Amino acid sequence: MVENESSYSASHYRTPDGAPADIVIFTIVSTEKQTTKKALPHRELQVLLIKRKIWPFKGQWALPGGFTKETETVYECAKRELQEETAVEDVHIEYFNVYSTPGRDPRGWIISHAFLALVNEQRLEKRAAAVDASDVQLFAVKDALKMNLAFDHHQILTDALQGIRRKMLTTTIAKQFLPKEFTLSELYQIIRTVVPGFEEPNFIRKLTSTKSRSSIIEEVTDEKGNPKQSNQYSQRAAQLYRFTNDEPHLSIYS
Amino acid sequence: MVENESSYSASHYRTPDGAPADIVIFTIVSTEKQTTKKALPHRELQVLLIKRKIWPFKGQWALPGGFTKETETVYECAKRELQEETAVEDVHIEYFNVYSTPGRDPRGWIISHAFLALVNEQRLEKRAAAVDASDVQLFAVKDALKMNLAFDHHQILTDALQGIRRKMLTTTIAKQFLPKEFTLSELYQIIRTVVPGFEEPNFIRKLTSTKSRSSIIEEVTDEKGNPKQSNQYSQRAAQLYRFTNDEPHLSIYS
DNA sequence: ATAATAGTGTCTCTGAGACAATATGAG
DNA sequence: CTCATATTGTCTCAGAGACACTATTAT
Repeated sequence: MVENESSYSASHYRTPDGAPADIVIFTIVSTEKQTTKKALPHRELQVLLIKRKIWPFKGQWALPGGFTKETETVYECAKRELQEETAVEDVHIEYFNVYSTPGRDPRGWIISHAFLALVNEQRLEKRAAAVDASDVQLFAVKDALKMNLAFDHHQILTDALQGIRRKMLTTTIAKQFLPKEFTLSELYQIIRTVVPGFEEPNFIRKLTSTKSRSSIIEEVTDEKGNPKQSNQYSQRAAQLYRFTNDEPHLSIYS
Repeated sequence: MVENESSYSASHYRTPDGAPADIVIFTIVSTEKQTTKKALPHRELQVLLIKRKIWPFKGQWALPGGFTKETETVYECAKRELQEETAVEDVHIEYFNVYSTPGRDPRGWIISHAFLALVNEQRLEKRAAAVDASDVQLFAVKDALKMNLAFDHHQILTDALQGIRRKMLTTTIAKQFLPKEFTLSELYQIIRTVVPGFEEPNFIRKLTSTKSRSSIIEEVTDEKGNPKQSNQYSQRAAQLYRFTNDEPHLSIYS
């Protein structure tokens, strides 16, 4: 504690016992349909939890996280913890809320900073081998919400889910769950996986025919300028798209 | 610090020296045009700053704020500080970011939680008499951004301004700056005051003719069901509107 | 009458929405 | 040829946008 001037007295009050970062790591896992070879996979939103090995809440599942050091920002702490848990880097991670209710942590006065991370399934696969699978595990979000999680992590998860649903529809974060090039059916599936109520029967036509909206995605072409397509999921090849660098600006008044 | 179990060792590390809340208090002040009696006033977005009386940054202007106590959440702290500075209650206040860069506060390791509050000009008027005007003062935001503010408050103010501009167009926070019943010209002015680039020549028609959008505002009628109007700003009376309780849900995909 | 704001008429054109129909090509 | 997904055709109707025009009423 620096104390340059005697007039400063904040240090006479009680100070917090820690400022951890907790991270809600979402991923979408695809499971191939067994019925047919070429078909859109079933997708599920999952969240990564760890089983606590020490007091408090020993043996219960919790969000990954850890205490911030005085030499880093809470954001850097979250990135570090994310890397320790999942061994992935360059991942979308963003701050979304603070949790400071007195008594929320039996270890003392601990103000937690909650982040959410979106990790592409393929990038998360390395992790499986790296850690003990019984202590770190992916759960379907709908199952995790029924579990008795440590601390106030149920609330944090609920808030994170609400946040990701809003952002899925108002920003281009869907790109975090997709390969660089994707078909519009894939995009539609991803959105529906995160936002169950989302239904747009004319989804493909809408995104391709609307001039205003088409600024967020563009057709992929090969070197010769021919449209690039994929028949990964269907007999008939589908046009590939990529996200542009544009972020849309929405308005309720225009 | 509670230490129920010897296995717990977080307390052996350095802990933060404080978790204050800083509040960006925005208001819009109207100044009557002198030229004519009935005319829309000139409006300006202003922010409340206080002059620091002690080290550090003594004599510089800063955002109001103060340290969180261990018996309250940071949100409750912000509300308390807001009330101490402005003597207004029941005001729109929301959390928007955390600031934790090491060294941001010369008093030590201090992680600040930034809130923004939107206060209706009329409700802020009581304050003028209550406090020493030389220490607490409203500044035009564009002027405040040019000042040499204490700590990283320039950054916080910049972020708050960006946040309020986004929210002004995507939520109904405009209601915070308006009386319960207002004309559409007033609403248009408020939006333009906060978001300089906003221009919708057909603003009134748009809000009144669009079925989808009209769910956020509704016409005010008197007891007999007749339209209620105001001629405060014009010779011809204008229809009064109020916000409904609906919050719009925007989407880039629909 | 003037001034200042409020609101309407009219036209064009884009695109949303519904839904049927056709395309593709591996198995 | 069948199946599953991709894509187009066609029709209707709402509403965005432009811009000129009319309405209201204190002064």
